[in-house]
Amino acid sequence: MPELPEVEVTRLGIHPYIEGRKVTGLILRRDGLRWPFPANLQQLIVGQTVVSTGRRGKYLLLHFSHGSLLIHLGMSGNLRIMPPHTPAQKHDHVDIVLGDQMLRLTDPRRFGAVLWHDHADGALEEHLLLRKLGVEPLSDRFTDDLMFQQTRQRSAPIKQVLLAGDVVVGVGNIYACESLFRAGINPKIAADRISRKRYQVLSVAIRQILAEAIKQGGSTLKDFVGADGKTGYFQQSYFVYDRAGEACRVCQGTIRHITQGQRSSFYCVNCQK
DNA sequence: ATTCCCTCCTGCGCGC
DNA sequence: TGCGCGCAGGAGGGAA
Repeated sequence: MPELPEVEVTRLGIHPYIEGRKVTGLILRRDGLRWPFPANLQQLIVGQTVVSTGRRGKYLLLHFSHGSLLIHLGMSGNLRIMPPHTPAQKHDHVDIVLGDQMLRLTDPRRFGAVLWHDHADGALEEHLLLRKLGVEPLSDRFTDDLMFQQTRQRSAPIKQVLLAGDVVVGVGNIYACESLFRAGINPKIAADRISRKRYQVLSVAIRQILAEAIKQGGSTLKDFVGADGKTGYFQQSYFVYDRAGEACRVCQGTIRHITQGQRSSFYCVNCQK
């Protein structure tokens, strides 16, 4: 599932139910997901108050006074608010109870993660998994100038540079394809052969696509739902993703599918040069 | 340094 | 209707 829009939709959905509330219980139904859960998670968060929520790239953050819980939804995860004691289904792995509300992590493929960063270990942004991340695409630091500077002597295809996440975070396969389409850029073009002017167009496209996707509740292909259990509907707005062989919604040409770095790319040969 | 390739895991859609 | 296969939103890590 989740790229930046889905994570942000999740954060916006859970935020009103958990901010300022005390964790009263924690249920772990397995030892971990991608990595083992923090060994002493009970002691770390039960009895503590969620000061605020945040997001860094595709990591969702629950800030406490003494540290932060990092939650990654992997490919198939979701977080929902529901009444405590709601019977657990097959892939419900973690429940964080906050009084009369409960935050439940569901993740069929178990590529997700729950990690702890203690304030005693230094700044959160220096966490091993966060420190190499690029800029936030919806922040003021994300500019055409930054994209241009960060792609000098970078001969990899622009699509793969977007996915790598070290220039800009949160743009996964779907939104990389859609952004490149909107910018009129062929995904195979080497990043260091794209002009500053085209990076201007691309940076605007990325911002617009992500913002629109958030507004529409994200994309639901199979399993993504927001905190309220509702599906997103940005997938109805796709111009190229998963539309191989179909007609381009702009020029009526045929959408092409290629593989780049073991990932599917979709683009229009006419519209994207 | 990059870049490729593999890996974690379940579920679904497709072709036979 | 059933079964096997390939593929899927992410991304760390090891090898080359």
